[in-house]
Amino acid sequence: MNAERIVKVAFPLGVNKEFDYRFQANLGFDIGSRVLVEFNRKKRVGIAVSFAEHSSVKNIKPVIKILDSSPCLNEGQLEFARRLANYYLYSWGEIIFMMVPHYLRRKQFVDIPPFTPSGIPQKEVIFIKNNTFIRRFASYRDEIMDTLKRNSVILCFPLVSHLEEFCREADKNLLKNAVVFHSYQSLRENFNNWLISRQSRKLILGTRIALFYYPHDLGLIVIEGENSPYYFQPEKPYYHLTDVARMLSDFKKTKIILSGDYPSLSVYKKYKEKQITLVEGGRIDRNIEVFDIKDIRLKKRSMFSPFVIELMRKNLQQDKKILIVWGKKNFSSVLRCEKCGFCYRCPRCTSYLKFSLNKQMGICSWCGFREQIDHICKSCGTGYIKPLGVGIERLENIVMSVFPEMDVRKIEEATPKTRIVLSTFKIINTLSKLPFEIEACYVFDIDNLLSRIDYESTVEAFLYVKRIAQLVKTHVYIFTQYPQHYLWENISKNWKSFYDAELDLREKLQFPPYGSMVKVTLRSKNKNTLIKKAQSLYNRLIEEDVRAFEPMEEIPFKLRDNYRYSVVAKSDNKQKLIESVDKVIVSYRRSSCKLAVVVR
DNA sequence: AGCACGCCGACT
DNA sequence: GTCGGCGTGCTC
Repeated sequence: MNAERIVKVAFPLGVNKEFDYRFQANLGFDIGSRVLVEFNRKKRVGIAVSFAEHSSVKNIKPVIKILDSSPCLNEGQLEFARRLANYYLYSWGEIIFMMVPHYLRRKQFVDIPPFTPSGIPQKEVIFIKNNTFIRRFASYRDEIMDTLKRNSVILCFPLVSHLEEFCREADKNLLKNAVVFHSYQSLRENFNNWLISRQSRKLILGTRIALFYYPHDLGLIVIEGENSPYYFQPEKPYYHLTDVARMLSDFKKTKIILSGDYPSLSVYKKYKEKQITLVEGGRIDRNIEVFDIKDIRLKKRSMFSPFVIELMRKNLQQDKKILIVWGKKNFSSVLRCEKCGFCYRCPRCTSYLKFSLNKQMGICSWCGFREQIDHICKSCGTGYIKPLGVGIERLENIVMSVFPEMDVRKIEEATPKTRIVLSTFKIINTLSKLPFEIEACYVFDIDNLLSRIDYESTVEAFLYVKRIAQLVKTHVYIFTQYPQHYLWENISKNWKSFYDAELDLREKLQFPPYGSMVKVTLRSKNKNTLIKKAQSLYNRLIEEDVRAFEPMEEIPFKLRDNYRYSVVAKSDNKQKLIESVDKVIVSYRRSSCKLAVVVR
């Protein structure tokens, strides 16, 4: 006769709850192992999170099978998952399953080698600041090699392309013990790499997901390009990798190296509070000149005033190249009928269709919807369709007509003969240098960024201009209608003066990194119920004494047939804010409106 | 989360 | 009549 015990099992469910199952006490398995159980009339894979002797539940089902030879997560990892779940208002089970390869959701037994003991790491946070990735890497390479003698290291990159670039360039000695994680690999490859990562002293390379596969003997976390927007996970569960890395470093007491050309504002604040050490490398200053559009009589329609053309001709002398940066993709922003005024719109979103010249189609930049566009209006059947607004494809045509003797091309099509290179903002998303030298850069639409109602937009504009400046040899010319903006006052000074100004402003307005905010977004196909739900959510938050802003329409208001409203809550007590919001949203989780929460 | 059940309005 | 949207409850 064998006594029965109870095991609590977590599933990747939208509800933050564990479920009890019984098992024979002589059945040997540990917390963190996968178990096969019946759940809701189906066999499912869950992960054992704790044991108990008794349960208050009536009809307890038995564990059908233990699926791992040894736990796939240790107690520490389960505890860390719980912290993340509490912080991001997400279910424990969901985070637990994020920390395990997707392959292990299959109902199959797997032989997993047990954990091996590890060295004891030291806790510290440093920020390495230098213009280029090569120089930054050079300053933390030894630290990685040294740590690998005793512990594993995680090195994260913002994009898969950065990771691939690194794997191509890095020396064989370093890559010998490396394991790669990113979301484009196959289930099997991901799982095999995870098995290898469980051996001691590995270098784990990856995008943001790699941190969730952290090994038991983690000794150092390196976040390359720390301020990259790609470290923000733009879907459930919304998280920022730097926040997760800092929580992990607090939890595991591991050293963390943040690295980048500039720190994020929250890192800079921590540096000012002496919580982070700054290691600053050499920097090169380019000449950044800011022109007032009014002074040089530049109108939106005619960027190429005689003044600008003269400036360009000067930079184009002696076979030199110039770069024109333009934020809008495609050919036009709107397709409008000359006769009836009808504009082509996306049927799924509240947006206008942009016209793509090479695809010869109208496309929605939000959902990717495409539509064949005839010359004649589909609404009135008689008027001609006229494209309005200047996208980069149209700009190319305009520049070619201004400089007919020059070779003008978009950056992806540029050749050594190209004299005028055009690019969208994505030009700054590369680790390495451009394949050719650029004399000067012209930035015409920075105002789109500066006039955006978003507390991040000034920092984005700053980084954008500074990164552009890295790419060119001598000059950056900025054309703006806000020349008095505090960004321009500081753009050519030491970077810290801009960061200080920005921090002051954020403190006055109590925006992050001062105070915390939680954004709750509701979405539904039904506009009327959504408005009511959003208003009642706001009212409930106010009742709970949470400082919140009235519901605001998301941009675009309708995305893929779903209308979206969001309510932003602010507080200087993060813990209390999260608790209050959690309390309020419980009753909204199960309703016709879908709910998403961003904690920052 | 996913699924079943039950309620109500609007259509062949 | 009955089809289907959606609110509610439940899963050990």
